[in-house]
Amino acid sequence: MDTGTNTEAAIARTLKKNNLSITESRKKILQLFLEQTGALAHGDIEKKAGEKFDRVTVYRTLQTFVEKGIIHTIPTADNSIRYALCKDACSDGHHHDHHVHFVCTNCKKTYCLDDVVTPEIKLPKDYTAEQVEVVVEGLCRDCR
Amino acid sequence: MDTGTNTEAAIARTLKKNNLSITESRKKILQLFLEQTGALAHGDIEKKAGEKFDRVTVYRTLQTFVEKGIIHTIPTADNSIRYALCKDACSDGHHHDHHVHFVCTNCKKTYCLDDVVTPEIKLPKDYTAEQVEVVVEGLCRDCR
DNA sequence: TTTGATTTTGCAACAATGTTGCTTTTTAAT
DNA sequence: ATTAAAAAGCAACATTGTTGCAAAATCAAA
Repeated sequence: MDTGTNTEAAIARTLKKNNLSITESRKKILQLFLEQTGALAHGDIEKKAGEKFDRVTVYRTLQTFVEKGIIHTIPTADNSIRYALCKDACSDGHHHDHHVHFVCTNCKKTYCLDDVVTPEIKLPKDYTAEQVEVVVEGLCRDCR
Repeated sequence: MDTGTNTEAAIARTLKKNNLSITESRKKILQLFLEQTGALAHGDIEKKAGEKFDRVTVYRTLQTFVEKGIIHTIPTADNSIRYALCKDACSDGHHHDHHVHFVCTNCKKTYCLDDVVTPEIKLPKDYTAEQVEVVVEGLCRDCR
């Protein structure tokens, strides 16, 4: 049994499912996410895959993946967008990532806590909530 | 009674309280925040005050204000840090902005909901929470 | 399997954003 | 008024993100 082949098959399936043609850069970048526990910033991806692909390609691939609901963005206080894989429930343009994100203040890794659901927030009368983003900062498993 | 003078006095007091010398750029930028309901992105500040000050001065002033706890940053999903005034409880380096932030999906304004406290989040055992950031997206007062 | 339309990539040029070192100016205390 | 310390301005640079277009890869058809 060849794990490499299986992963590659899963990647191809994901791309097909989203009506995306199967290209080297998409395969490579999607694989980076699958190999990864935490989330990835654009810079990380550029470093890891960047020798092989143009910067522009990385930007466009990430954009495409977000649009298709394959990955989602995670807001952070510093100026670096982070991306993480979506669960299957996500689809074109509409994300259902109602989970909490965790950023380690020590190692700076970002995690999706898929089992921790974002709470209801009581807003002042005049505001309507569409989506709630929760980012918790602290120490992760490995850092304490 | 001259409101302008009073505001200016309040600004000077804030700067003094934080051991900052009173300069034109600091006064101007602090005034922008006081005049403002919502939060300001760096770009906004540069546009509003930028004709008078160097870009670098704006960067350094914002950085100083954050360090002193006069303003705090607000995480967003797009790549633009936003800044808003801190309540008095904030001090050097340590912020106590345990309130929810609101971003209007229509007008893109960002608000501090000072009265809405961030909830407790139950994390998996292995994680330690230090700070919880909540950003709610939706429609603000003016946009619905 | 080859062909051909369509999509994606890479390149180049550019725009915007953020950073650093150094000189001049401003501030505030004497 | 003098002066040491702090901040602003300037220039140059680094990083990050965007756009248009030509070349290459993908995929569906014959």
